[in-house]
Amino acid sequence: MARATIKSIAARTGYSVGTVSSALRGVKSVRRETREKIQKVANELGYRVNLDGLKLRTNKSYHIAVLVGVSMDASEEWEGVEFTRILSGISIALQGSRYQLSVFSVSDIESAIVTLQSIVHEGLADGVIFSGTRRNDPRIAYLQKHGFPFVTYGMSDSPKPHPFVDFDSQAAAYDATTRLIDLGHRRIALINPPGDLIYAAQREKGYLDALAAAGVSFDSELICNGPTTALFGRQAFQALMQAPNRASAIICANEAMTLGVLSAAAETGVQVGRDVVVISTDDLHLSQYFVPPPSTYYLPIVETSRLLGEFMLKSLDGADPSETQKKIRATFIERQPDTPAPQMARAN
Amino acid sequence: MARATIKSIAARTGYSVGTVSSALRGVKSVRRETREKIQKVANELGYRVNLDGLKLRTNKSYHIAVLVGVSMDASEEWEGVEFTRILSGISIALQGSRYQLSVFSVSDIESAIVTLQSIVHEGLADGVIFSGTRRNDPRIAYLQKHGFPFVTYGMSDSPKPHPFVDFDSQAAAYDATTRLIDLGHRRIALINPPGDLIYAAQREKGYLDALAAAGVSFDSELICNGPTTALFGRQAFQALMQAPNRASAIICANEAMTLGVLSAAAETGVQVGRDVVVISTDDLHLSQYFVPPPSTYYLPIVETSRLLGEFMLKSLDGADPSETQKKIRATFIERQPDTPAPQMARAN
DNA sequence: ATTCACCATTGAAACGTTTCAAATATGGTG
DNA sequence: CACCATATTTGAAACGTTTCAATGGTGAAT
Repeated sequence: MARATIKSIAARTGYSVGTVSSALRGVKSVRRETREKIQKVANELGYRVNLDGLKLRTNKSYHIAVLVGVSMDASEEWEGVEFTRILSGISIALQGSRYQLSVFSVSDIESAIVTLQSIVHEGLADGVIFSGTRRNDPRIAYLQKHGFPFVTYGMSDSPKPHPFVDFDSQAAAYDATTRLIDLGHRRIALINPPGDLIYAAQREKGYLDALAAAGVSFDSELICNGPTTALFGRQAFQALMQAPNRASAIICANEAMTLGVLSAAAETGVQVGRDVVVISTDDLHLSQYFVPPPSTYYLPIVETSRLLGEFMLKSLDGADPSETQKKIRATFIERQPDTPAPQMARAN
Repeated sequence: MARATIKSIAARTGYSVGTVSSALRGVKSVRRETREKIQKVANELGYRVNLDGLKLRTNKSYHIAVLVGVSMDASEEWEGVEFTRILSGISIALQGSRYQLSVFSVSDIESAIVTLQSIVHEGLADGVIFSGTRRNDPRIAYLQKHGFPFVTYGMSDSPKPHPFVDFDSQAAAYDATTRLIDLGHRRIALINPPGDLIYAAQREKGYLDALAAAGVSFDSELICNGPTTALFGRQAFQALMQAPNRASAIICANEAMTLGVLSAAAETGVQVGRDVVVISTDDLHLSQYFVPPPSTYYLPIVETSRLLGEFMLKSLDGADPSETQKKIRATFIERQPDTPAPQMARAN
């Protein structure tokens, strides 16, 4: 039983190929009765459109590309934990549409550009989704130059508006910092991704604003920038603890970094919750299992990334960027009772 | 500058479309000189084959489908951490080939079958990769029935051989159990995935064999089967600790479960390493950051899944299943000094 | 000089779809 | 009844590729 095609339906119904095509697509010029007859036969034959014929004709690929970064140096690290959820969020959004999800692994920003060139020139996808936006992001520049549809996870500094979904890192950082200050902490460290990432900058701004608002002086030694891995969290913690004037509280950008911090703390005998307070942003509900479980700002990543998919579809449908931008606010989850500035820090 | 096609190259070189096609594919009937001339022009024009035309003609999709399970009830859990690495391993293998990676999210085994039907009937991909093989796996049955190429992560009980990559859970479990017995442990628990998963059965077999070999009696209460999540690890630990005759050692199937166990232990004041020993299989180098870091059996998942991609390509190339099967042996990583049967257990 | 075998190239068809100008059917109007 | 406007359907072309029977050309053997 060969697969049903428009041609076989045409033969079966006696209509022409063109009519069948129009009928199946619901073009208005086809008579109602005709359309129904054709659709009935199509159903009987189990007709499914052949995407390749469609693509060839329309020059669309019906694929959405997702760029996933696999930095080789961190391939053994926790990086990318959130990725499965992002994918599943996007694919939920794509359910029911003709679009499929294609994954492209890229190792760094240069290889991302090369990949994007393939996608754009060879028509491998109709739109691109990626995350980790940077200041002056070359990927955004490239895609905008070619007028190619895309949605980013994380906003950008591009002058031209584009679809994005973003987590409000700045608000979370502001809130976390303020909360710690209110508890008496004065030396609050921030373990943050590399500074050229937009959301690292946002988080830093929230942190600085909160310090300034409370009149707490800023010490640049307290900000650590590095890869969002447990390894870096560990290294940053060690550096912070060796400094003459120790931090009494640490805000970690994500769970991987938090894990590294907790690991290093346990190893060096620093008791989290008593000697130092740790708070994490970008909680994915994994850190609830950490020892000890830190208070966090929860990020509903599956719903968030469902938006990525929805915005992509809207965008392909010609929606205005204003309809396809959203900033998500985090919710605070208290796992440690609010801990005042601990002894160790006071001893200094 | 429109994209170069075979037709445009034909026009430019004066050869016919057929010749150009043959030349570019390196068909032997084309004269060397001709081929070189054509290739030169193709390069100048930046020719890239149009996959849609190719697909339509050859009825191939040049996509490899990867099924990723997103169980809704565990969507907020750690499950799927390894997935990014599997994807990156596969995509490394696919580099340079014409094949692309398509991701299909499935929520359970029924929806996997539906998805496979689409893939097979609509020609969405030329081959499928999936993991978590089960006894009597309906996916394998379906694909074999239709003669559709696939590679599994995990072997199966299918009578007909097929390509797979597997991690030798049985050996790891045997080794771990023996090691613990040698240290004096007699009540060793096993926290394992649901029993219908092939690798859960393998692990159980290794465990049972080791017990039998050492003449240690088996207590079915010591085996816990459940989802590979931190949540279940936590629940299993609580159940084990409430039992009248406690376990003095716990073997966890993967890192997520281990995390849950460690979390529950910390919460209930059970000291891991003194009161109870925890060992994990399927280490992805994340558990090194756990508190305390457990000894583990390391699984080189990126290389492993590179094999998945390679076997897929070989298989599409008509390779015999005997060339596309591999079992990977784990290596032990000692993070806790070998801990003898602890006090708490002895006290019983 | 004719035949044969071989090599390189050509031309046209085919894959399944959409698109659109042209053809035909339908119904209303004068 | 003839005409026109509108509604519906048709037929063919086009997208880029591969495939393959047929063509033409070359040199060697008869």
